Amino acid sequence: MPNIEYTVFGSSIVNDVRVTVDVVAFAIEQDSLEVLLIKRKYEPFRNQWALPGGFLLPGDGSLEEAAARELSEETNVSDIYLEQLYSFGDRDRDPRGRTVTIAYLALLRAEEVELQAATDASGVAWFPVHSLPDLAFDHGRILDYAISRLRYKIEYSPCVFSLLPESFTLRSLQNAYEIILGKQIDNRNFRKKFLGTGILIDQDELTRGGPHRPAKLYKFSLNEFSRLADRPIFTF
Amino acid sequence: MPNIEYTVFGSSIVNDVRVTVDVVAFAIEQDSLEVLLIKRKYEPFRNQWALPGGFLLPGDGSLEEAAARELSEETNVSDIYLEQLYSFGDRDRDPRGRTVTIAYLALLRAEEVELQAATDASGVAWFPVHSLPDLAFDHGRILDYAISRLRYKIEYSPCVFSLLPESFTLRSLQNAYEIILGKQIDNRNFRKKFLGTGILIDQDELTRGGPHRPAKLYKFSLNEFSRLADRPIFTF
DNA sequence: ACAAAAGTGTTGCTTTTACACCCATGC
DNA sequence: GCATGGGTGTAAAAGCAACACTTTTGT
Repeated sequence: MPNIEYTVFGSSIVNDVRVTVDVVAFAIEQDSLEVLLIKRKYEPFRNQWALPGGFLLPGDGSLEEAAARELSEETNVSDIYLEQLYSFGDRDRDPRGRTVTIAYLALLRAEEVELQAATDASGVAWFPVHSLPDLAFDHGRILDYAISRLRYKIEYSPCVFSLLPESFTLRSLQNAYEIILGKQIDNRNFRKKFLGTGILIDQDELTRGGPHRPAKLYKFSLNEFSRLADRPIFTF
Repeated sequence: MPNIEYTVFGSSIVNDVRVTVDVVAFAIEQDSLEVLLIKRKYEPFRNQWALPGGFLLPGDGSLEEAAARELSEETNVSDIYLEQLYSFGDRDRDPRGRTVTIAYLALLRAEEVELQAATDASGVAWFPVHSLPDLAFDHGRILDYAISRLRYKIEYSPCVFSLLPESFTLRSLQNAYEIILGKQIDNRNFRKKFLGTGILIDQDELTRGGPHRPAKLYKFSLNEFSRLADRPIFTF
């Protein structure tokens, strides 16, 4: 571990701080909210599951770029929803020495993601957030924070559409809300409210296949969303 | 500027990242929202105004502790409202080399603060947010972010009470909202709503002095606040 | 015909908004 | 007595919550 002295403003300061980014990547699969974890190949916490992440590199133009890079090392996705969450820098959070991490929230469409373990990982997998292994470092805390942020954002931002395919049924949209908020929602009120906003565009297309009535498919309109007021509009 | 190579996970990584904390400290004075700035004594941006801040030090147990320390170097205050805002780490934000800063929001009671320039500053002062000098680094952007966060938080958290004296009148509370949100609020609705929540405790005491009817003094009850629902309750 | 999920309206209640005048004090 | 800011109520509108049955399809 490096421990370098250099001079700033005339006083000697020990620079033993490193900066990482970690990514909490969520997707909805079947009936649960899932998070992407990697199995660590190296110490510390070798063989434990952890959030994907790594050091900020000179090539990263921004923190967000670093987070996108880390995520793309474990998946085939790019151009995804990515939002800075919070920074964690407690003195003892990394046994190797002082490490500040900037945590990001990523939202993926499950069906578009292919996993591929990066060089520092012996595995990558989705885990349902309600049945998780012990995580390395303070990643458990970071994940808890991410979940509460997601619950919060879903009520006043259109982030949920980043978890769904481009075309979706009203029921799958409602499922996403129910999974994330962890509660049942009245379907009549849900539909009324969403259809009332005008941000769903009817695709004039139906699902087929089930032994039941087909469902209409909708698309999200960012355009219509942006003309809504900025107060919570998706509270149920 | 140091530029150190060391080995992590078998690959050589250039560690030229430094970590700072910057603090956007607000207070309400007369009829404006004011922010605390320091005048830089050293390059870069010598003699320009900037947010108070500085390097994360080994003695700082946490990022928040570092922010509190930086703020206490310019003021006499401690034990204040302090909340992490956002981290900024674009490659070129500091001409000396890569520097990630974790920005904090602080809320102070104007009348309790005494200013004292720290060693790295040739001046400290309050500036109304609507009449600011050019700021060093990307501090203008950080400040904008802080203002929008404050506007946002004031609607569903009791943070406004950190800007007011312990005892305050309903009018001074309303002023705080009007200053921060930048709009007039109907005073009957404002009072009804706030008194209805039960989080204001009547002190059975009146202001005196003005050539007008005296006003009742109230105190904030954290206890009552915590039993309210978690939806926005201070929207006007 | 039946199982399974899609789709649909109404009512009471709560919350929000809009709006104008009287009250207590110092000078 | 007048100037100054403190303090009060009501009605219309909008939004929210609770509630159960019909429709369409595949088998």
